Amino acid sequence: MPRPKQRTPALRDRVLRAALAILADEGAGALTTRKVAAAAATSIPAVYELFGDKAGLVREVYFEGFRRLGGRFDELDHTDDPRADLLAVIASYRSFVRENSVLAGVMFSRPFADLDPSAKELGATSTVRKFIVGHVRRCIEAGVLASDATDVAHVVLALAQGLALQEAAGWLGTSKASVNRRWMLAFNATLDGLREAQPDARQRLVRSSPLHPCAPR
Amino acid sequence: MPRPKQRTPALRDRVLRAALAILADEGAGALTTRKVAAAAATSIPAVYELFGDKAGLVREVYFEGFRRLGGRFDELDHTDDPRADLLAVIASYRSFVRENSVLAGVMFSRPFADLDPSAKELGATSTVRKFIVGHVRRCIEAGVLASDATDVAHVVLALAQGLALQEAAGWLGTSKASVNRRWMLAFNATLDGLREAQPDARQRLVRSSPLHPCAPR
DNA sequence: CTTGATTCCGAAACAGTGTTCCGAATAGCA
DNA sequence: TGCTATTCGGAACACTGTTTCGGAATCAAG
Repeated sequence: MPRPKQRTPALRDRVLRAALAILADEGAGALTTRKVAAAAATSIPAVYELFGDKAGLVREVYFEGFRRLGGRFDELDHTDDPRADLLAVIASYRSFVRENSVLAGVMFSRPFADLDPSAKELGATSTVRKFIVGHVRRCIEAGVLASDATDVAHVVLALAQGLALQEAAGWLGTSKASVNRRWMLAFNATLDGLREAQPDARQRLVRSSPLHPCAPR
Repeated sequence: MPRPKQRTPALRDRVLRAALAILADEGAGALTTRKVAAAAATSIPAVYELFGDKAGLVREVYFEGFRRLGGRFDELDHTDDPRADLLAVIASYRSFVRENSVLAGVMFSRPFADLDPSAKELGATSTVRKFIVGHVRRCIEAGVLASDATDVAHVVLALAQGLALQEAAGWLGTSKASVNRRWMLAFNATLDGLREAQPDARQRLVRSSPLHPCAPR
C-alpha cells in the first residue's frame, strides 16, 4: 500500500498535536508513547526518533504551551489605560489556564517528574515574563505603579499563578462569584499597594517579621 | 526466624515514614511501591493491605504534609502585632516549602496524576486555611486590614503559593537577595493595598478591565 | 525500466512499574 | 497442645518507557 503522506514533513507537528489533544482530552496520566503514536497514526519508534525521549516530547509540549500563551498575549491590543491593559493580560492568562488546565499544569506545576527544566526551558518562559514586564513598565511610566518593573512583574505573575492554581484546585470556592471576587480583590489590592514605591520595605520587614533569608526551622 | 517486631502496630507509621523519606531524598519519581516496601523492611502486599492503593499511600502522604504544616503553625506564638504575626505565618509557610520541596509539590501542585482530590482531601487543607483566616481576622479587628477575612485569607494564601512555586522553579532569580526582595515587595504591597476595604472594586473592575466571569476566548 | 542503496516505519523484545493471587508462617485463643 | 484467622512473602499478571531488528517504501543511478 502506498505511503499515505510524504516522508518526514509535518509528522513532527502531527505527533505534537496528538500529544496536546490527548493531554487535553484524557489528562496527564493518559499521555503514553503508545497512545500518542496511535493518535498520530504512526509508530512508537518514530516518536523516539523525533523527540529522543518521552521527556523530550513533554518538553516540546511545554514549549508549545508557552508559544500558545504568548500568541494569546500578542492578540491583545493596547488602549490608553496601562492599568487596564495589564489587567487584560492577567485576564487572558486566567482564561488560558482555565481552558487548557492540563497543559497549564505541565507548564507551571510540572506533573511530570521526569521533566527537569534547564536553562533552555526557563528561557521559554522569558517571553511571557518580558511581556508582563513591558506592561508593568508602561504602568510605572504612567505613574500607576512604582518600584522596579521586573520585581513588580514577578509579583504580578506569582499572584496570577497562585490564584490560577487555587482556582484549578477548587480552593477559591465553588461559586463563580466568589472566585471572581477573590481575583478582583487580589489584583486590585496588590496594584493599589504598588501605587507608591514601598518606602522602607526592607526596614519594615526586618523589623516587623521574619520574611528574610532563612527563617530558623 | 522470629518476626522482628509486633504484628501490626507501628507498621503503618513505618511505611508512611519510609515513603516520606524516599520522597524527600530521591524525589517524586522514585516513589515506587517496591522501594517503599524495601525501605520499610516489609513486603509489597503489606503496603497494599495498609493503603489499598498507591494513590491511597500518596493521599496519606498528602494528609501528613498538611499535619506537619499545621504543626509548624501551632508552634508559632502570638505577639501584640497582628500584621507581624500574619507575616510570621507566611514566613513559616515559606520555610516549610523550602525545606520540604517535594512534599510541598505533592500537597500543592499534585505531581501525581492519579491523586484525585475529593472533598475529604480538600477538608485536610481547611485547617491551614482556617488558621490563616484567624490571623487575618485579628488584623481586621486591629484595623490593619479591611474587607472580608475569608476573601483576604484566600488572596494571601494564593500569593504565598504562587511565590513559593516560582521560587521552587527558580523563576524569582538566582540570588537570595532578589528572591527575598520579591517576597517582601509582594506581601507589603498586597497588605498595604488591603489596608482599606476596596471601595468600588466591582465597579472599578467592570469598568476598567475584563477580570470578570468569562473573558471571551 | 530495473536495480540498488538508503531511509524510515512496524512488530516484537526487554526492563521496570502498579497490582493481585496464593501459599506459608505467626499470633491469639480454646 | 491444637485450631483458626490474619498477615506477610514470593511469584505472577498487565501496562508502561525504551530499544532492536527486519522489512518496506523512496529516490538515484545505470
